[in-house]
Amino acid sequence: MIPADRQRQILSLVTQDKVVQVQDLSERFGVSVLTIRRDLDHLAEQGLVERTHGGATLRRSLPIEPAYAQKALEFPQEKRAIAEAAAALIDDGDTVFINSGSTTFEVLKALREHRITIVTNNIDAAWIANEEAQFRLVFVGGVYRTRSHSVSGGLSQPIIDQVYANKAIIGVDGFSLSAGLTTPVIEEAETTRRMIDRTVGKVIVVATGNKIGVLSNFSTVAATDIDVLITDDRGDKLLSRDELGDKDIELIIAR
Amino acid sequence: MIPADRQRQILSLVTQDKVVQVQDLSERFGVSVLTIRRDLDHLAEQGLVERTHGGATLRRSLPIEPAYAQKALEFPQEKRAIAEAAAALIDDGDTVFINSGSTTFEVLKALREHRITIVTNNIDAAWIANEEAQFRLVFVGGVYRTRSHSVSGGLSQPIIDQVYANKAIIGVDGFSLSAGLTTPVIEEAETTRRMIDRTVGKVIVVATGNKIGVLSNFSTVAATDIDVLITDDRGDKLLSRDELGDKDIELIIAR
DNA sequence: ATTATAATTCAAAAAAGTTCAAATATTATT
DNA sequence: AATAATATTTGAACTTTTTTGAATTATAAT
Repeated sequence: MIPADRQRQILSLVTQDKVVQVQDLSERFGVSVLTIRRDLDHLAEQGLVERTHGGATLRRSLPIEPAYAQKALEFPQEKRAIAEAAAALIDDGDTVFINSGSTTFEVLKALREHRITIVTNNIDAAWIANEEAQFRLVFVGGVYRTRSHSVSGGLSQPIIDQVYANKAIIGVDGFSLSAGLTTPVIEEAETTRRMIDRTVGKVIVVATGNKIGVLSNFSTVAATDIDVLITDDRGDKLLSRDELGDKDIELIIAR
Repeated sequence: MIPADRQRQILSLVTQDKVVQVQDLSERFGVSVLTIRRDLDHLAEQGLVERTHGGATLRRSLPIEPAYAQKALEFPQEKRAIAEAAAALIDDGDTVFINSGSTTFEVLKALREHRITIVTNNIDAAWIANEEAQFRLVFVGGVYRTRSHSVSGGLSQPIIDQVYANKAIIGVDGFSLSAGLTTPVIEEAETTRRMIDRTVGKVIVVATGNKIGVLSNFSTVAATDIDVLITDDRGDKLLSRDELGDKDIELIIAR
């Protein structure tokens, strides 16, 4: 039996019985208690169970198991670094628009301890708030899209229009100096555009290198409408400093 | 038995019997009174029980909201049955308002296969939608509250006001024929009231027996404003059929 | 005042963390 | 395809932490 399968079975035992014991599992699976402990630690890291002495329990805070931890595993280090760089630009007391996407999800994690107000369409932000984050969280409403774990569309505008934000942190599917910001879903583009419209301070775009120079289907805003671009080494190579200067975009390379 | 499991069982005994005694528990679990004391202290630290001489009691109903996690685990069978009964009242094509709470969360689960539009402030609905539910999900926006995993407040009204729903499924913290529906948070009350206002068809209240006859802090709507009440056997005993008839409320007992 | 309960300190037992080495699987290279 | 290099998984030996119950003293209830 491979570890992943054993852990999967352990998880299903936990959800079924609410509690499991290390000794028990060790006998049941015919492996040492040490292995079981490591399995439980592994599950606990992902937030799927809660470690206790002698075993583990179902996590009390989560009525159903989150699949969000497993996904969005592309370029994790780069995203983390970009997120940290973005968080460093945010001051306590700010009101910040944040749109959807796995990079902005990392930004939300990085903002956990900031005493700010976050206005977002990224529903996964609720997970972070549930774990004792310091920020105040406001969701814009709208139609929920499973693909992006976000809400968007015309319904969200009345709420966005009630807010003026100091800053906006925007994740994109494509960023190019000529075509600007682009996304594959028109509703997402509308919502993001509205957020940028209502931002009086800096508009910060976060994008891993694989998004740079890419053109998606729907245009959000032009490159001239943004103030800061945070990317990684790979993105750095694809950008012309001169052109960035022309468009008055500050470039930050996160490492 | 591991400590975590023993404490979990003690907690469920407390919620069931309202009071537990150290001696009692010591015998029942076959551990010393000292261990039981420590368990109770541990639970008291987390605010889950109240320590007394010789034992512990259920925490008095304070004006603050009970922790979400604790409520989610109470009366699971009853909630499931009530949720199934509520789902049976919903037809394909309906647009349904659903508010927050652990009972309505069960309703959302039960509606997984329905081809309907759900408008809700219950953010946990996203996790159900993520697992290939058939319904279309619309979130009203607003300030996110960790305690209830929901959004509420004035920001949500512009979105609710764009919707007319056929039905509303409403969870409550207190339901009494004289005082109507009550909740411990004023913003929740506002959002729920607005949902009921914008419902042209049946307003369905789902409430486990422990909510019947209970008065919370803020009034949502009067009992006359609702059409159907779904509860369990325990709730049944607390309700007068005559009074329900007077107020034109249909009663459904879920088993 | 008397009795039961609680707090405190301490020692034994169980469990968890740590470090290391062997076994196995995965990936890269020839 | 075969081999080497690397990473992962597993269990053993040992140390540290947590849990538990006994003995003793303090506190609360009737």
